[in-house]
Amino acid sequence: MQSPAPNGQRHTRHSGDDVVTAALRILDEHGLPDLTMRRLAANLGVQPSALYWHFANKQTLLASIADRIVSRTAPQAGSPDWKSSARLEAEALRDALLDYRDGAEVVASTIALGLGAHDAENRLSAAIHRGGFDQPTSAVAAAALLHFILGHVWHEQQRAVAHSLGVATGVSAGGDGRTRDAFDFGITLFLDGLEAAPKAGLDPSTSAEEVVRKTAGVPGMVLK
Amino acid sequence: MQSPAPNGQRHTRHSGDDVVTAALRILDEHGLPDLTMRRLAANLGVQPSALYWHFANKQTLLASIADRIVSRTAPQAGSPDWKSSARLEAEALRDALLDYRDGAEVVASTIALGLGAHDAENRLSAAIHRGGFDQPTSAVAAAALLHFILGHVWHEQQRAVAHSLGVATGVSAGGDGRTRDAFDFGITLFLDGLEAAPKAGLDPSTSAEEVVRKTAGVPGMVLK
DNA sequence: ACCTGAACACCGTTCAAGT
DNA sequence: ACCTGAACACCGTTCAAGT
Repeated sequence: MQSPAPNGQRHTRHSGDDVVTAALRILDEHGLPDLTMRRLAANLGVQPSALYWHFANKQTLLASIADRIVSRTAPQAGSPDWKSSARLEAEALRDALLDYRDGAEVVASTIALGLGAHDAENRLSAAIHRGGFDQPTSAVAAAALLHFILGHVWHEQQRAVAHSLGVATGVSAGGDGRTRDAFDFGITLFLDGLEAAPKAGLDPSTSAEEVVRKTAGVPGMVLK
Repeated sequence: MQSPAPNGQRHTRHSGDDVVTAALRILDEHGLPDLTMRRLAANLGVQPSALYWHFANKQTLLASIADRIVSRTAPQAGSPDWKSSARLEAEALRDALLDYRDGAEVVASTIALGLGAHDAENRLSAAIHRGGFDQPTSAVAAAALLHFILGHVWHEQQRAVAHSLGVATGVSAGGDGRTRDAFDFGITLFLDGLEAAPKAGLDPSTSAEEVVRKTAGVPGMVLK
């Protein structure tokens, strides 16, 4: 017996995509801490346990959310040089992250866990690769760039909520419109550094074993 | 009446530092998901509510934990050039993060929320400043560098737990000793880019309002 | 200064069973 | 194929009261 949906939501049966869409709405309107399985289920007019038919667990659902956030990146037309092309890619990613509340945190977590949002890294890597860098170099540089982007936007979005709560942040008055300058400056640092790097720093034919041998015995990998 | 501590723990009264020490132990032995207020209290032989005398909430406690992780950085002696000095600082920070399980995630979250672990950013900034860059440039570059470091090590540590769980990561066999190469490469990209940058890219005398005016009307700051 | 006891308002997840 | 009902084993936090 289908009870008359308690939350104004249509009460047909749902697909996994429906669940992600509803989750993105909660995320954007109320933020990540309010995105609970129980609340999401209520919004869909369904029992919490029903969500586990669509997703194995919350982490998997978050990965799908991250995929959707990242996939909404604008594919701008071909650019003059690879550097401005890579910069545009980075800015498009930033915009996509800023499009949803707590977007950067969701994507950063997902990427750290290696569960999704690989599109972002792939697009950055491809843009760099078009600059003539070999594939491993492009991949490593893209990962580094991505880490910076995620950290920067996460910080940026968190400052936004702190500000909306009237919390004193110790930042000088003026609203800090400086964040975009800082973003572009960080991107520039990376790309200029990449340009200066030897184009064949890492060889794609290098086997994993060789790399391990070359790196053996270095300090730091403690994890005690 | 002091009941005989149920967990083999001494049952004197505790300081805030004691709480942080106990928390760091749980973090390192069982990971961030197992670091709950209730479990921490039990380890200290105390009721959960007792923790709220020492810390306003869990977030504040995590900030103190992050401070301790980051403060444990080795202050190496003066280095030849600023670049290798900054690199050493970055590597010391990486080592500090790797020293505790989930260390990077704890510090990354704390920094994103702007709640602590400022030592890390300050040390990086100082190292860069010693290279002759003005203060705002050094600060922005340090923030960018820090984001990369946190993202990289977070990823690195997460891969470690995935591996320990026998999860297939899609990464080619060989254990991926490549991570340290990737780390150093990312640092190099940044520092080379910085070296190539105009040393007075941002002027300390620029008022916040000027920066806002210069940046007004740019797309991206949506936060709809 | 530091902690107890008890409660409040939640969580994610599992699983047999229903349609 | 998609969902219910009911339960399990937890959470963070508050607050009056104790010593």
